[in-house]
Amino acid sequence: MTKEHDIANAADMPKAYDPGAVEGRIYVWWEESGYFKPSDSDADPFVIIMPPPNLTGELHLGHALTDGVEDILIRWHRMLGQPTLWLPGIDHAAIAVHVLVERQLAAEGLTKYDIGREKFLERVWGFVNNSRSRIFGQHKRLGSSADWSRELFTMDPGPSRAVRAAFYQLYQAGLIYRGERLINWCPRCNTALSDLEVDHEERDGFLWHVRYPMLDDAGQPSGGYITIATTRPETIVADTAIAVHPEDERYRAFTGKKARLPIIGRELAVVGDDAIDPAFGTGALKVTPGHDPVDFEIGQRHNVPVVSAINPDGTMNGEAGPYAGMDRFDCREAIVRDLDAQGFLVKTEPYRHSIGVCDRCGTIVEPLISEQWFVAVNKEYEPGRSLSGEALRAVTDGAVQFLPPRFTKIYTNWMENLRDWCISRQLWWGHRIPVWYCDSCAAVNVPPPAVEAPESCDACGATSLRQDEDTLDTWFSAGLWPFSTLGWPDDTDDLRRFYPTDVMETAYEIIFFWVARMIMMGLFCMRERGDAFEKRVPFRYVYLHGLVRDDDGQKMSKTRGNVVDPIGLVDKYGADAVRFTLVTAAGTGQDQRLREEKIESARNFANKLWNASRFVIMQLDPSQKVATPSLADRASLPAEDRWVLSRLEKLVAEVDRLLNEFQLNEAGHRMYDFLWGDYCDWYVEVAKVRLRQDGAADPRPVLVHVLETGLRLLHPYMPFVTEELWGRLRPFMATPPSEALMIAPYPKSDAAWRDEEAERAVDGVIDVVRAIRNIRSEKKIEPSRPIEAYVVSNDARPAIEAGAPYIEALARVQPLHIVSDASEAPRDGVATAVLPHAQVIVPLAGLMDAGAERSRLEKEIAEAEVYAKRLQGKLSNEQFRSKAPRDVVAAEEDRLAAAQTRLEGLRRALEELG
RNA sequence: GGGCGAUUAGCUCAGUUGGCUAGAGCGUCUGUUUUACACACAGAAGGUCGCAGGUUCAAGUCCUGCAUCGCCCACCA
Repeated sequence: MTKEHDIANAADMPKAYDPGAVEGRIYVWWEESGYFKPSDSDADPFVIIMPPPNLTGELHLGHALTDGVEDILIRWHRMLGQPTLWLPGIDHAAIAVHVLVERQLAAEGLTKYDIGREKFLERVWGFVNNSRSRIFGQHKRLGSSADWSRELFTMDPGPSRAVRAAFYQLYQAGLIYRGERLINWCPRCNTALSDLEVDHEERDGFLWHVRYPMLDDAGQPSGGYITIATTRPETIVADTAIAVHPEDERYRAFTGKKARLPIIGRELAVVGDDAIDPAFGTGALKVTPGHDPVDFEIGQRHNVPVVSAINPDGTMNGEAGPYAGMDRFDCREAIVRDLDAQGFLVKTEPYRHSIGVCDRCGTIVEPLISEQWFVAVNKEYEPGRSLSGEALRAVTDGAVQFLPPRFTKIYTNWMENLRDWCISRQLWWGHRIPVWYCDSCAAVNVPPPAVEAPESCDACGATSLRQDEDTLDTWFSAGLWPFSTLGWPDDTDDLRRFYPTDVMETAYEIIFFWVARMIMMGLFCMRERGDAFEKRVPFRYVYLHGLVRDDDGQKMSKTRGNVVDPIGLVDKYGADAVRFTLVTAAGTGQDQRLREEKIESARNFANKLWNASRFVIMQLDPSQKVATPSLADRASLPAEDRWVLSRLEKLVAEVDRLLNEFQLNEAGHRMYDFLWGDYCDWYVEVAKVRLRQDGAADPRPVLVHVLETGLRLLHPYMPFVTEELWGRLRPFMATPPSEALMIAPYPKSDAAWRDEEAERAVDGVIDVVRAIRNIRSEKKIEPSRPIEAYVVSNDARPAIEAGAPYIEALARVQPLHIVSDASEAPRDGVATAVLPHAQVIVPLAGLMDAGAERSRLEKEIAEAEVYAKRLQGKLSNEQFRSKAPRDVVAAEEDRLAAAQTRLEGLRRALEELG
C-alpha cells in the first residue's frame, strides 16, 4: 500500500516543489489506501467528505479558513490518538452548491422556479454526489454520512427525521406557535425574515411633519391640531391612533380625545404611552400597528385596531384608498404631495436614519402583519427553563466556552434580549413545515415524526389534509445539526459517544445564526439527559476565527464582487500554502487581509521543506536504514546534534502548549521558524561539513530524525507536502512509526532532550560565523576568497574548537586561529567583532580603512555603553533586587557581565587601532 | 444610544499568565550561479509600540481618559 512511496532516491524529485502534482497524487493515494474511507474500527472514526471541486467564487476564503482550522484540529487529535474530537462544518458547502446550481440554471436561461423544487434539489444532490475535492477536507463522523449530507445538501424535507422530531417536541412543549404577527417581509424574496436576517443601513431620508386635526366630543373639528413627524408617510393610510407621552404637558388636553386622519378620514384615538420620547420630533407619534414594530406593541397595549395597507409585493392595497395599487414608494411621493396640497404638511426636513434591509438581496424590508410560525424563545417549558434562559446559563456557567473569550459577552447580550424567532419561510430551500391543515375543520395537525403524513384530521377525522406550503428557516434545521447527524432522535451509539463534541469552529459572524441556535436546540432536545449542562450542550468550546477581507480591508461578499476564489489560489500555490497562510496570518478571532504575497511565501516554505528533504534523501542509502537517535547515546553526540535535538524538543513542547490553547497561528510560526531557521539554515549546513569530512560523526540519524519529526509536527498545517516528503523518507527509517504520516503519532515532548549547554555552545559558534560574515560583507571581501581569522576565547574555547570546521566552512575562514588571549592575535590592520563570549579578529592588511573601522567601533561602544548603563541602573535599584524574581535578577546580571566584557573588548580594539 | 476590536518597521501583521537591547513575511539596499533550494543564500538599513496620565522594581503587554479607523447590537417615529 505504500507503493507510491517506495522511492529510494532523490533523482525523481524535481528541483522545485510542484503542489499540483503532489496534491493530486496524495489525494488519490489517501483514497485508495482507505484512510479517508469509513472504517469499522474505533481507531479511525473519521471520514472526510468532499465539497465540489469547482466552486468558484462562491466558496470563498473564509470557508477555506474554517475548513483549514477544523482540519488542523482534527488531524492533530487523530495523531494524538484522541479521535473523539468532532466538528461540524458543512453548512457553507450546502449553500455554495445551491448557489452554484442556480448559476448553472442561469446559464441555461432558467431559474429554479422554472424547474420546480423537486428537480432543483435533484440537481443539487447530483452535483454533490458526483464531485470530490482534493483540498478542503470536510470531516464527518462515519456512519450515516450519506444520509445526513443528503439531508443537508438538499434540505430535502422528506427524510428529515430530526427536524420532524424537534419540531414536534417543541410544539408539544408549547414552544412553537402560529400567529398573526408583525414580521419582517422582503417584497423581493417574497418571504418572511427573522430579525437576524435584516441588516440595518444608514440612509438619507426626510422627516415629514404632518398635522392631524383634532375632533371635539361630537366628532367635529375642534380647530386644534396635533402635529406628528414621520419618515414613512405612506403608512399614514394605516394609522389607527396617535400616541403621546402621558406626562407631556403639551398634549395633556388631547389625551383621550380623537383626531381625524388626513386624506383617509379615519378617527384616531390619542393615547398616552411611556414608550414615547417627548424630546423627539414633535413628541407625538402616529401609531401604525400594521407596519411598524413599535407601533404594533403600542397598539397591543391600548387595544388599537390594526390596518394593513401594503401587500406582500410592496404595493398598496384597498386600505390605502386613492393610493391603492401604487408601489409603496410611489405612494410616499403622492401622499406627501397631497398632504401638502391640502395643507396638512407642516414642514419637511432632511433626516438620516437607519432602515431595515434584506440581508440576502438588499431590498428595503417591509414590516407586515402576517401569519407565521414562531419559536417562543423566552417561554418556560418547565419551571425555570426556557430556550434562551438555558442557553444563557450554559454559557455563564462555563459549560460552553468561547474563544477568544470576548465573544462570550456578545453572545450573552444577544441571548438576554432575544425575541420570538420567526421560523417559517416562503422559500423552497429548507425543510417543509411538518404541519397539516384540515380542509374541513381547519384544525392544525402536528403529527409525531413516526407518521410520515397524517391520513386524517385529529379533530374531525376528515381525510382532506394539506401540508403547510412554507419551509423552515434553514437555521432551524442547521441548529439541529450536532445531533441530527448522530442519529437523533434515536439514542444511538454515535450520539452517546460524540455528543457533546469538543469544538465548534466557525467565523464570529455566525454566532447568532448558528452557534446560539445549536446551543438552544441542544439543551432542549437533550433535556432527557438531566440537569447538567455539560451533558446537554452540543460542544464545549466555540473557536471563532476572524473574517478574511480583501486587500483593501473590505469584507468579501458576493454582492460586492470582491470574493477571492480559493481554488484559483490553490491551483497556483497549493492547498498547503493557502491553508498555512490563512491560519497563521492573524491572531485568534482577528480579521485578516488576504494578500497573494503571503501565500507565495507559504509556498516558498513548502518548497524549502521539499528541497531540504531532497538533500537529506540524497545522502541516504536504502540498504542502510537510519536509526532514531536514542537518549542513551546522547552523550556521544556532537554538540550541534544535541543543539538541534534540544531545540526540537522545545518546539514540540511549545507547539503542544499552543495548540492546547488554540493559538494556531503562533504554533505555525514556531514550526516555520524552527524548520527554516534552525534546521535548514544551520543544522543542514553543519551536517554538510560533517558529511564531507572523513571520520566525522555521521549526521544522518539526526538529520532524518529532526526532519521526520518536524514533518509530523507540521502535518496538520500542511498535510500534502508533509505526507509526500514523509513518505519518501520513510523507506530509510529503521523503525518508522506508521505506514502513513496522517496516522503517525504526533510528536511528544520529552524534557530529557533539553541540553542548555549544547545550545549555548553552538549558539556561540553561530555568533562567530555571523560576526565573520558581517565583517566580510562590510569590508567587501570577495565571497569566494578564504580569509584568515582569529577567535579569542577563554570560557567558550572548547565549544569554538569543536565548531572550528563549521566556522571555516560557513564563514570561509582559512586559516582559523583559536587563541586564549587577544595578545596572541595581530593588532594592526584588523577588523574586530566583540561577542559576549568571544572576540573575532580579522586581519585585513591592505583592505583596511582605519578611519571607517574606528567610527564603527565608536558607534558600537556608544550603543553598548547605553545598554550597560541601563542594566547597571536596573541592578543598582534595591527595589528591583528585592522585588523581582530571583531568576530575572540573575538573568540581568548575566547580561550586564556579558555587556561589560563586550565593552572592554571593543575599547581594547579601539585602542589598538590607535 | 450601547458594546467590541484595531492603532507596533515603507506595506500586511505576530507579540495570551507584565522581564525585549520589540519580531516575521513582503518591500528596499549591498553582495552571491557556496554541488537541497534564485520559490534560494549571506549581509544591512528601517520602529520614542496612536496620544496623555496612572499602577508597578519593571509596561508594547495592566488601569483611566482622549483621538482616529472599523465592526456588531439597538423599536427612537
